[in-house]
Amino acid sequence: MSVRPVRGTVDLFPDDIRRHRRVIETARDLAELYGFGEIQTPVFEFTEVFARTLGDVSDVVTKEMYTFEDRGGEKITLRPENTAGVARAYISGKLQNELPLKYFYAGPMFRYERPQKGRQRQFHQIGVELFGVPFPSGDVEVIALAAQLLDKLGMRDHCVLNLNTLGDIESRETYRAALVEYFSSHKTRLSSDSLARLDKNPLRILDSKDESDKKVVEGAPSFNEFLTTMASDFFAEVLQGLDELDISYVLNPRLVRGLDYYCHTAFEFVTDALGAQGTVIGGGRYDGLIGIMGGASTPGVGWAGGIERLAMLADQTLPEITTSKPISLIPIGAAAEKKLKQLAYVLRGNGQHVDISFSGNLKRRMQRAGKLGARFALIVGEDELHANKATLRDMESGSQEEIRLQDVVKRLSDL
RNA sequence: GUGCCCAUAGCUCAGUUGGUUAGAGCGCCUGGUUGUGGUCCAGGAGGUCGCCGGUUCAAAUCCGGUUGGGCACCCCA
Repeated sequence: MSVRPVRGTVDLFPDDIRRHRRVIETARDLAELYGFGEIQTPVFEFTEVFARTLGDVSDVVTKEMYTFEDRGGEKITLRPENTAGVARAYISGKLQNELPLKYFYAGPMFRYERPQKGRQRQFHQIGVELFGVPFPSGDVEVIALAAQLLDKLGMRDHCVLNLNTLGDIESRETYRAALVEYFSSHKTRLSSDSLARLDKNPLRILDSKDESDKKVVEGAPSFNEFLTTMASDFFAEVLQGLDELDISYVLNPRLVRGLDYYCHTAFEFVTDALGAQGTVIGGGRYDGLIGIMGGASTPGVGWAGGIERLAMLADQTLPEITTSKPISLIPIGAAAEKKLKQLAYVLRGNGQHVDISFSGNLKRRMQRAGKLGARFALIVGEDELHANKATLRDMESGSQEEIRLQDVVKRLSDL
């Protein structure tokens, strides 16, 4: 058998899990304060849940989905993101009379891509979705939550909030048409990547890194000219709401979304500390999504954050993760071992971190205690047992004292 | 899917213009201590140099291929 993990997947050992956990728990706790309750949706859905909502031309659908047929012949896809799944759950649950609804989630996502720094085929995201609030204050609340989370993770100063508006449907359709017309007249100067984007997602050309493209982009029409007053008013209110909370941002007209159902606010918190994958949290408003999926038209706004990326940043911004140090119980002989196993059970029941090794002589067990960073070792051999005593060793100072066995639980609970 | 870089001990890495037995630090094991860890001292185990083929009297070293990994493009978290 092959003993290596599938390309783009990794095993998360306890140290990795601790790194993830502090990101997830910080986010979950803060989300709870904002009234976002946690939701878990399945890691796979019917393929159409993603295919329909993400659009037929998006990269996610055309080349990144893990799709297979199950034994019943159903087309199944491992979720590449969770907004569609949460929206599906909202529709399935017939929750349209419970609005507004606020959800937080954390879990694995799957995209078939070439792995690189901050990018894997199975990765993990946290995210929030707010359904049923068509007002700019919904966008502001969701962005504020993200900003405050980055603050709690000590990385707000390392991230820049990029903001843009995609306008409403009409604004975007007319702008899109204008862009296609403009770029079509400059086809010869466009890169092959951008020629492909001309059909799929012309807005993307605006963000091209190709030098020749950049020159063409300079002459391209600006979105501002195509925004309806309703759309520009909406965006202005979002900006004002952020100003009122002293949440700083930069306007980035090149920030776009590939997916059709996005509208109005698009935002990304970006850092330069993680190489090319700088987006640490990204999101926006998606008023069209739930309607596309067949639910009663319901506005939505939310974001997702990459746990691996956030954890990497947290390594730089938060203090080193510390773990609790155990008390090591060290028996010598079968009778003492039996006694200490019972004692370990009691101490653990009292909430103490207790280690008792499964085998080894005194020296071996002391080595283990040292390696685990035990603060104290409690040694019980034949001598101690007969005298109804235990030897308590302070592992740091090396000093030892004898205490009575019946005092052990009380004594250790004071440590 | 495309491009660039990399692959030597469990880990991090050295290895000279191709030359005899491939090294270091850390880690691991044993002893110095019949019931005392971490420090210290002495000793030890561990490598078909990713894999396949080629050049050569001779390959870890040069060439081709292949697999795996990393980074970047595309796109995104």
